[in-house]
Amino acid sequence: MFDSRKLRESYLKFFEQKKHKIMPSSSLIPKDDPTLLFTTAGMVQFKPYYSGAVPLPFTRAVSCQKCLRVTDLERVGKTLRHHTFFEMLGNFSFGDYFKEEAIAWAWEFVTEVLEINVEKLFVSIYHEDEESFNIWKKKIGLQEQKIYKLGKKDNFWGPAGKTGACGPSTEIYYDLGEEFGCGEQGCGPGCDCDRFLEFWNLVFPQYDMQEDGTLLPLKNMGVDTGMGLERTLLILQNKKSNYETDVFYPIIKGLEKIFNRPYKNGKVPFNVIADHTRALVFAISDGVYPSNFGRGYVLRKILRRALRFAQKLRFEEPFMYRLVPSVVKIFGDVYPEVYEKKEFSGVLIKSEEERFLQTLSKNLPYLKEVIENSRKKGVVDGKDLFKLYDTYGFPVDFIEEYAQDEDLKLDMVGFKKEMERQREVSKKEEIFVDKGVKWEIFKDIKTEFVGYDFTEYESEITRYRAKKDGKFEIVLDKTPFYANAGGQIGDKGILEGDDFLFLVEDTKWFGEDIVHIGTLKKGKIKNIRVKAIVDKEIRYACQRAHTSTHLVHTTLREFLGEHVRQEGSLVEPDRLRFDFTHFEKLDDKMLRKIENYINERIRENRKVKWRYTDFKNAVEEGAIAFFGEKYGEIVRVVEIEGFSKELCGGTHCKSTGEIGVFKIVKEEGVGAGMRRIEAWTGQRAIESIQEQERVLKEIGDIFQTEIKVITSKIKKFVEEKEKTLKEKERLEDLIAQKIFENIEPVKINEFEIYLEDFPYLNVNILKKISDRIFLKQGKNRILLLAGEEKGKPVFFARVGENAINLVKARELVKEFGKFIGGGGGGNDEKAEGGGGKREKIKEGFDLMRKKLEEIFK
RNA sequence: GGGGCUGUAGCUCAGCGGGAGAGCAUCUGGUUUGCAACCAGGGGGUCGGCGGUUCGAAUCCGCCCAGCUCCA
Repeated sequence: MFDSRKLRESYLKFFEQKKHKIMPSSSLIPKDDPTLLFTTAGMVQFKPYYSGAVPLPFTRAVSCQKCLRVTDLERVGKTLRHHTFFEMLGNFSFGDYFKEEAIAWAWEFVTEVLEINVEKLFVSIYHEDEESFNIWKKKIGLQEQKIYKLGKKDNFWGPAGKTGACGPSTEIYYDLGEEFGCGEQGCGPGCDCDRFLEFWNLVFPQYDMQEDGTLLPLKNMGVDTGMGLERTLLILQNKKSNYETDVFYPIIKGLEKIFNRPYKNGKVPFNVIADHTRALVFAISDGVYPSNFGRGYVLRKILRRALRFAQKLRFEEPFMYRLVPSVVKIFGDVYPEVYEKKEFSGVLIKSEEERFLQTLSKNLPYLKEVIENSRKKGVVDGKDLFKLYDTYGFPVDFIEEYAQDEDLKLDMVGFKKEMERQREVSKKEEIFVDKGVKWEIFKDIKTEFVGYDFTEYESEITRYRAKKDGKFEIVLDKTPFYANAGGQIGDKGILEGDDFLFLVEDTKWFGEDIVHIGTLKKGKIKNIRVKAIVDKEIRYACQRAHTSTHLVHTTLREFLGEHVRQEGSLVEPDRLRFDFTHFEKLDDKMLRKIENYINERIRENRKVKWRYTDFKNAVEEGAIAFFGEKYGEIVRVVEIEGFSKELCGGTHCKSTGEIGVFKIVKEEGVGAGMRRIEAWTGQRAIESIQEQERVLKEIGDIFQTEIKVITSKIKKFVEEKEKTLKEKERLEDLIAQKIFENIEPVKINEFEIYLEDFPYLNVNILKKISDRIFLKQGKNRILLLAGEEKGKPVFFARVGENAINLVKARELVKEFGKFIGGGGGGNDEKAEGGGGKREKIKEGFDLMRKKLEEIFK
């Protein structure tokens, strides 16, 4: 019987015999294509071979490609054939063989190698593709009624991404039998139901789609096929769904144990979780980590969807990480990265699971509140719904199920409106681009960058334009100025000529040209020769920082592990920021270790060399290349002798000794699974050390002690301060007690009125006094005490419960405050205030006394 | 990069213009010694940071930092 290993092997071998080069699966992260989030098909790694963008290393290839798609996420698990992660077997022709061979070989492999029953096979073609029709009918000898002509949607393939190769296709189906069908009339290949399983798609790229949608003839017409590994296994292993084949079942088995529940009593959650676990493990193995944006965000969505299905089974603790070993068992030998990253995958998935469950349980009260408030209307308002989703992270279908239990409906129209609004707001904030006016072109030639060897160069101005802000952009035929790229900021400097001076403030790439942006100081911009002079101090400072990032990268990988990858960097004069993948905080000890290690490499004064080579060679030598970075055929390798090799276009020191000093100043998290180190080099590093020394010395001066013993001195100082505060508290209590014992009220009928000024007491003591006065027999008492705080009068009033109907504390304070020129407020029982003039207090008290006598008479 | 929510004792949080609180944990004393033991008492806080408004800010406003979340 065919298991997954045997199927992969026979496929690759079959086409190897037909002169195909076996290519290993490329990463799930497309290397050269920013328009693609993930590798979604087998042809992704071969895209440039069709357009003719690069010379062809071979004209036939075969591969088993891992793929990730999220376009049909909501269907995954509910059908027997949709997946996020799947494997695609494919054979490819780049300007070599075409439809005839492709169809014949496919048929040969299906019927003779796999020995699938011809009776059950059907095919479809693009309705205008007569060529394929004739091949199927005449060459293969297939009955005409088994060849279905379908439209653009089914049998014409657009490019992966927005541009590139596309063309008609022909597909091979397997009839699983009536029990899988929808039973409707007209059910056949191409129907949405499960009966006719499309398992092999032969695409014939003939056209090259341009950005505006027009179709040009493709330079290398060819063949791009994709045989779904999971679907083919279903047929070969005679199973009811993909999930029961050997690339899924061990995971399902593992889940049965974890949930303590058989698969057959409700398969959907099992399917969803098994599928999503595979996707997570593979994506993590290729360097994608759950986060708030881009690929990481997709991963987060996938994981949460899986957890939601687990919650339907009332399972509410992290468990997916326990399935990692099953995935490794299925794929570990075929995909070594899955085996190598197995611990890391487990740790990452677990922490992401914990994070989500925590968010859910923490925000559940908000959800309950909204549900409660919606009960009257019977509908959860779109705005509320959006808030739950947007702010508290509840997936909409999670809310839906919750609402269903309460017989509530969701206002999806309102929700979508809110969503649209958020999208618009986000888009509006996109960077404003100064398009400037038209270019004045003297000579239409590309810029040559000579800055790796020179910092000064005789050049010619080839074009320029004025910007709206009065600045200019100038392009030279050759320039030593480094343009902002790879995190390193653009050079500054001057362009100098006869009666001409231009101050270069920034240098940027504009397409394939390097533009010098800055201010014209002298002369007019014409087609003249100028001397381009880079500000060497700034350049060298940048180089110190840039060479340091290479030291950091390799050092982190040595100390923390191979999972560390650079995710971005910023290189400024003597300052660098380095983002990398790692799942926990680096403690101070580790940071010091890294710092020391790098400074050792600096003192060794290792040579920094660079050279050009082709991409393949560089990678084989072990040079570090970044994911998702666009590399041409020819790449530049920067090597720190005996220490690191990295693909890099930046400018560097000649040897590490130039860096001088390397000092880490900050380490922080920038998202799940990502951290950032900020470090300073050269003079700036020294200044940071001097600055710290200066601060320490200043502290030493304040505490009048040596720096060596400063911590114990400060500790003692803090202790003493606390002791003093407690002593103060105790004394205030005592003062309050003494005053309480001596204070005498004015009696009016049964009421007792306390009016007293203590110009040396703060409001806290006034309150303590009042507490004692009101502790017993306070019902008939009214109090207004004044004190002083921060040079301003303060006062506090309190009214006993028997008097509260006649006079309110708040009114007392307001009136008194107003009289002395301050303010105040509070409630009926207690109130306080402050400000105004001390000398008016006595008069104020007299007024209040009169008022109270009036009231209580 | 933009929007929303959150930041208070070691932990979980309440308070949301006028004296910094509760439960758990911890310490002391007592009572107990069988499944989260009990009783009494104590310690523990620049209420994330910096500004502003106010007589008065944990509380209102602005900026910054951190965590969560959605969008790009």
